[in-house]
Amino acid sequence: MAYLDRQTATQGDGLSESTRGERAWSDFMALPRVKRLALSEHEAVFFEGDRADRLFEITDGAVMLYKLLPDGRRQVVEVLGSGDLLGLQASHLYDCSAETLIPSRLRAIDRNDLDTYPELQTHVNRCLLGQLQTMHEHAVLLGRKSAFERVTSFLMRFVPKRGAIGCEGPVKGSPDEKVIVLAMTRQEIADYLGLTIETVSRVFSDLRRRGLITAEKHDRVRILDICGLCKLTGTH
Amino acid sequence: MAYLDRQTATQGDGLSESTRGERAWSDFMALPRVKRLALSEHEAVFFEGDRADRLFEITDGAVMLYKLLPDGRRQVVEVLGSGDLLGLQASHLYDCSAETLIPSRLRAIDRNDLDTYPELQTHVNRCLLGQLQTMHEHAVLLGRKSAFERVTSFLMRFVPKRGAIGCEGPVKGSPDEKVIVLAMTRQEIADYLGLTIETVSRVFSDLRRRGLITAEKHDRVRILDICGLCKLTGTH
DNA sequence: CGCGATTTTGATAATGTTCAACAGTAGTGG
DNA sequence: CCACTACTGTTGAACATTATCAAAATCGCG
Repeated sequence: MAYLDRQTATQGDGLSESTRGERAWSDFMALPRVKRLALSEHEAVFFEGDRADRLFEITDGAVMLYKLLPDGRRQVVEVLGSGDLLGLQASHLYDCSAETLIPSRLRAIDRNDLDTYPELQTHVNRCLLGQLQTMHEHAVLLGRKSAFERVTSFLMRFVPKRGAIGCEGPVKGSPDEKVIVLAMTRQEIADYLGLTIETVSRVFSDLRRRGLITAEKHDRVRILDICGLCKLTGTH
Repeated sequence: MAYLDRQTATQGDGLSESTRGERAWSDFMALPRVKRLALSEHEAVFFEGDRADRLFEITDGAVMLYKLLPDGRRQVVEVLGSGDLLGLQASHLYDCSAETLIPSRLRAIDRNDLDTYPELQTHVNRCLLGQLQTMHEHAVLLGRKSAFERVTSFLMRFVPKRGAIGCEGPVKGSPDEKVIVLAMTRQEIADYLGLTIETVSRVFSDLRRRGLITAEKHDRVRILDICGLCKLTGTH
């Protein structure tokens, strides 16, 4: 289960840095000491316990945060995408490890710059609130949902504007379909959903047999009946 | 399982308000429009889906945040204590319901006051970061720990300075004991740990049989061997 | 003391895990 | 271009853990 080994994982950090300012929606990008990192897939950004003297904004790509138990069990605690922040800590150490899921571009911000640029706080705050709310939903998934509900909830995350409170079903006449790219291996999905790889695989197979999805590739799934899938999430 | 019913729960809000300023460690308390609430145990503060136009700081007491699934399953997502904030949202609706565990005093702050007092942001930020980190740990508990590990981890939360990274065991010679007050019913503990009430009860009984704890009351537990308990949490 | 609520205990069932074998997929080199 | 290999994913069978259902015990409180 501890398939990720600190020894074998690529040490993150220090690719293609630049310090030039750039106009943007916030002062964020105009900050001094903003390094840019370009990481390929499955590269470490930082490790739990490292000194948290930098935080990161995902310009493009996807990063997972995970924690390991001493015996190797892993829990992926968050999956972050473009615009999200990671590495901001109350203490001076990272509480999670971070690793890219797909090739990603990050901006690294010196932690001290945060305090000197209070106008960033608002942006940081919005990100944290969003992350906290996502964690609340994920706690429900982990604590109270069945394997089926977990996997279907996971799949529904990739369908914007569906499954939310005001969802009124598909547009009439058009097929209720969508192709989604998971960008995660079965092991990563399992570790995110608090399941084993076998259980995840079985649920996928079952959804296929029921005609709710078809597999275009292992990490590319065509949902054939979004509404049908949504009804299995336990949330509605 | 849905033992908490919106109908029967006391509507929170509006007890003993006052607007007088008070000197304190931050400008928080000097804010205008700060209402004070005094709630008894098991009183609702707000409900998921309500308009989130106020946030709260716990002066004294304990509050739980929880979410319900349509079929009545409940997950307690956070347990908050003195100094913690609740009700701050990215959107304009509360994403969780909040209820006191014990008699509590809260300060209600108008949401708009947050933006006008940017110096609060730093304090808010610290709270959010702490809550996010706690949620990460809780995700590991819910996703990867056994019933035994969950309950023992829960008990260890009440023992400050033990079980952390730099814990060096008990002071030599003195007994490795502590009396803790859970302030939660079995049902609340179960809903917090993602278990059933029966499983929680069985683990408690087992810990008693093994001589690791004794029950002083249902929600008062004497831990007889803190180190021994800590080794069962899965974290060390 | 007695009633209602909460907790504990027991027996059984269901869900998900574990272990093992197999299949598909991608990448490598002849 | 195709075999070979390594890796990832799938499937099956037995097992373990936790949930469910039911009943007994204990607690809190008037």
